Amino acid sequence: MPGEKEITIYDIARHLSISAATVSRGLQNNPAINKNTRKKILETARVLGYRSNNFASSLRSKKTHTLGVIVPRLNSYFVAAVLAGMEDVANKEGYNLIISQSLENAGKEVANADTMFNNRVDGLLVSLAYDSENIDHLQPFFKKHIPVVFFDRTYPHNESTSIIIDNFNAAYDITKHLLDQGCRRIMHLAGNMLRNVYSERLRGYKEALKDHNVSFDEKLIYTSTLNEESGTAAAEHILDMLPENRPDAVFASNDTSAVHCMIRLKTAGINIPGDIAFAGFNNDPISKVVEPNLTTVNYSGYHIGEAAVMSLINHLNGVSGTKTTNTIVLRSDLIIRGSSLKRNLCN
Amino acid sequence: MPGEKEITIYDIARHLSISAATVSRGLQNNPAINKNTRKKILETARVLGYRSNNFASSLRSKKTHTLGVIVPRLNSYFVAAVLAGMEDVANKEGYNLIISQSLENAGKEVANADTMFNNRVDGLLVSLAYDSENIDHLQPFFKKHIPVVFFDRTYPHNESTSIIIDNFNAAYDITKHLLDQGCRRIMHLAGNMLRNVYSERLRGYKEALKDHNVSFDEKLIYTSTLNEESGTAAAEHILDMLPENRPDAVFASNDTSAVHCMIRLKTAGINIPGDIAFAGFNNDPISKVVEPNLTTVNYSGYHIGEAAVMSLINHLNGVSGTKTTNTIVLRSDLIIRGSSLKRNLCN
DNA sequence: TTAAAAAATGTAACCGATTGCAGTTTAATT
DNA sequence: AATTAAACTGCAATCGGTTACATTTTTTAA
Repeated sequence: MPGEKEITIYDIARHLSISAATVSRGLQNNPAINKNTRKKILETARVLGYRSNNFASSLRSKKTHTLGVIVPRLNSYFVAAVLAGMEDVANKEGYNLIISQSLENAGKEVANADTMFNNRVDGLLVSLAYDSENIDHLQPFFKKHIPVVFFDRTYPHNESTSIIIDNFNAAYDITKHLLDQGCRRIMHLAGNMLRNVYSERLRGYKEALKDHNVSFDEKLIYTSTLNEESGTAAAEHILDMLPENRPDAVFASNDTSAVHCMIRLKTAGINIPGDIAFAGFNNDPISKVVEPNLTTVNYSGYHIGEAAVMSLINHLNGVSGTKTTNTIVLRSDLIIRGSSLKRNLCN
Repeated sequence: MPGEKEITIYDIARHLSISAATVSRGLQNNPAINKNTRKKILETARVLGYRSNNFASSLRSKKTHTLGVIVPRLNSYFVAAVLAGMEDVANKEGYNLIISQSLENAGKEVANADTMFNNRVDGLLVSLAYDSENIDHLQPFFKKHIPVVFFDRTYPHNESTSIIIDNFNAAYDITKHLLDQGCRRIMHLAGNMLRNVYSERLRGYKEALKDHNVSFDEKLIYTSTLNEESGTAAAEHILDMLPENRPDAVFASNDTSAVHCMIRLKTAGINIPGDIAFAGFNNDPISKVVEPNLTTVNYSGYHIGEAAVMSLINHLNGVSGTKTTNTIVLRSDLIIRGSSLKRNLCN
């Protein structure tokens, strides 16, 4: 009934008439072991079907070779790409990933962090929930010097590395693009200012306006959670405005809200980009489905994931320099599509 | 420099002048322990900040309280919902999840299964990759009697439970709906017949045709991987047909291919649903973005995830009846939207 | 009051790998 | 050939819970 017994290093040791200590060292590529002995150990391990017992190993070495990942949600192309990048690097380096989603909820994020802590992950990778006010829930990690890497949605912290894109410049560029199209009343669909990604995008937007001598109008900022409903609500808000007060462009902090705002406005007979030009952020698949296609900012989740895990593992291995690296900024590109082209409609 | 020392059951034992065995039993709610003693143990554990060491526990008890999950990909609303459901139940029952994506690649799925096996998960939850030909890679689990639950993309196996929806009937209904709209040449965008979900959908499609005396035409089956490119390619295929041979409806096995097929056809000036009606499967967010909105089949990933983990844990706990339960079928609904309404365009 | 049964707690051997330190071989040096 | 250094290998304690079995305490029954 029970499967065959598990093979341990003791079995290998017995087979070769050597000590378990030597087997253990041989398996970890310890340089103290004779090349020939190691070869025999590996061969015997293979033949016997040995597989290492992580628990025994973790118990003794106090290293779990497991990294925790907390993401706002999984159902996003960006996040899935990040995780793919993380998994590739982690696998290559012999680490495992425990993934959990906060569902954009600060409370759940706290619970997730607890779980990760109790599972004694060697390091933590976090992209903060929409409304997390602080990182008190990460204190246990900091106290025990368990490294934490933030990606995309970061939080200022001296001892942690952040992997981000230049949200300020990306927003600046996309706003500039709208200005170049002749737009002067650009509404911005903003997110929670607690999140760097949203505050930076707002900052880039403002700066671009300033540099083009367009005065900033508080009334053109619409703050929300940036989900489908918020996008629709933003559209209703626009429709409630007097026609002469309406924006001639909308720059949304993500594609979801942009797309659903567009859809509602189109239903109301508003022409896009004729009446109102649109731009989003993220290059989600829906941006290529909505009509007209949405101008947006593209950036590689895969590379962010790779960079995050690489940085974390380097830190764990004590690679010099990683303790001082505080921020890694990756590239992003403006993708111009029909939703923002007022000038060259032929494009 | 190092964080405070970890509290162990021995510390608790010392504090209360009792044995570690009693503490261990008290923490696991062992009925042999006096209620009062247990209360003291729990209180002391709380005060001292004790956290159980999973490794010591797993090493000795040979249970990891970890479930492995292999999904085709994470960037799907359906999968994310499944995982949310799984996480909720797992957390509630004191289990952890290790999640990995096969990226629809059989080879990666094998590697993922290996990792799960080496991590000694207590049970495995699998939704097969697009092109996995068999489940040889799960043999190690079967041999060791580690329970495996398939969800959505299943594989016939005596000792495993499957959580699915009734793909046959859902496809039957959606095809019937198209027939009711007056369509007679319904093209089907099919997936790999190795996957139950796709073969069942094809079967439902065929059965509906038969019941309505519409002869089946092999030429109206277009098999692909059902991704964006495949959808576009399917559209090209249709455009290459003589106008009189073209279908008057398309039923795609997923929304992604349906949407991108629609988009390409629209570009070519084909009217939807006027010239060609459309239906998809999954109720992905894009189905509500494309114009006209896509008729599709909705089903709850969350409930599938819940049911899958519940079934697995019941099995692990040896709850009677679970060993004989082989299949759990959950509800799905047809969602009718503009893409298929030839008759009542006013709706 | 005492024997027997039930309840509660303790003892100690595990689980399987890791590692500081000591011991043994082998190679290099004089 | 003797001495010393370098290269290997082994011993045994350790990580922190778990659990079969033994022992003690309490309760119940006679």
